[in-house]
Amino acid sequence: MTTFARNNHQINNGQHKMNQQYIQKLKYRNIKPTAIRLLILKTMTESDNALSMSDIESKVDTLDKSTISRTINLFLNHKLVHSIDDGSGAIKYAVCGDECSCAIADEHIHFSCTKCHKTFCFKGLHIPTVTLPKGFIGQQANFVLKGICEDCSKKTSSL
Amino acid sequence: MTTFARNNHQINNGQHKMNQQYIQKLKYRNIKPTAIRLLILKTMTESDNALSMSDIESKVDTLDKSTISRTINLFLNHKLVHSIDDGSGAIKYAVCGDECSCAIADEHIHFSCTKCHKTFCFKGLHIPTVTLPKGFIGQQANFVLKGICEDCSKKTSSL
DNA sequence: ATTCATTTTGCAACATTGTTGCATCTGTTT
DNA sequence: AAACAGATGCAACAATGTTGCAAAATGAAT
Repeated sequence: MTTFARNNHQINNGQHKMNQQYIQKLKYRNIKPTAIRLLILKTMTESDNALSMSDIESKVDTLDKSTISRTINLFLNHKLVHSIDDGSGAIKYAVCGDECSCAIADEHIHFSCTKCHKTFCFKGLHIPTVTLPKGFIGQQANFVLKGICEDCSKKTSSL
Repeated sequence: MTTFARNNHQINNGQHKMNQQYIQKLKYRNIKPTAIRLLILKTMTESDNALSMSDIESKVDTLDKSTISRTINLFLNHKLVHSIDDGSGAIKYAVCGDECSCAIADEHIHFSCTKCHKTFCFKGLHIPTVTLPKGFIGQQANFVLKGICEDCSKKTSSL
């Protein structure tokens, strides 16, 4: 028995248990779990780095970019994913932890590699607390370090 | 006696002494001081917040956007200005201090107001030092706090 | 000043990213 | 099945920024 969505975005029984976690994650954020949303969430979860909309478009090339755009925005509004502006011109997105409510206290530092152009979440590294000038009220933070990532520094040093 | 550039980007003698500082600043960064470059540098210097290319286009509406684009990129390459990605979709630019070489140690925190959408340099607030995971090499940083700026928090609290 | 080579600027066309209107499809409820 | 709300795809659009090319400006040499 197989479930089909338009354009054959299928989810078969063999993967059913694996998808269960994604269904739960969507439900937890009050998002109706459609086949396409599961596919996008799965794609993002399985990537070791943050993905732009066009990254997702490449990885799941049956999907229209407008669908991806609307899905990502839905995920953002429901705080299922967070966005990272790494200066590449394309905003990247990564899945939030279950506890995340996207306040500064929840946020972490991101790292953008200038060689491979991948952007990573450093979930262990929280945004440092900053004392703002009087009158300014901080609500969110985008802290992106740029440099050479682990993989690329290995490749460079072995030359 | 008056100097003319195309489209009447004029610099008259009355402003000569004021422009002298901008000419110096351009020369210091090895940029040939043309009338248009002075105009753009002056516009950016006189603004209390960072400007996007289209902000500059509005403020100096005789200039073509391609000229602004090339000028900003020239300024960036010569480290006369730095860029700030505040997530608005348009990158913003602000003039560097004379000592700045745009390394992490020189960089400061930026603040982007979610009400008026202005982005400010907090030149006194340096980027906090972060211990990166092994293998990662930090070279540059973009740390933007978002929230309510001084002016907007006054307006809000008086309601 | 005139000429010449180089650089700068403007225009138009383009690339990229992302969004929106609208029609169609899907799934659910009656 | 009929009707409805919501999800998706297509195409057209908007915004940002870049590039090729020609015209204009600049600076140097005559």
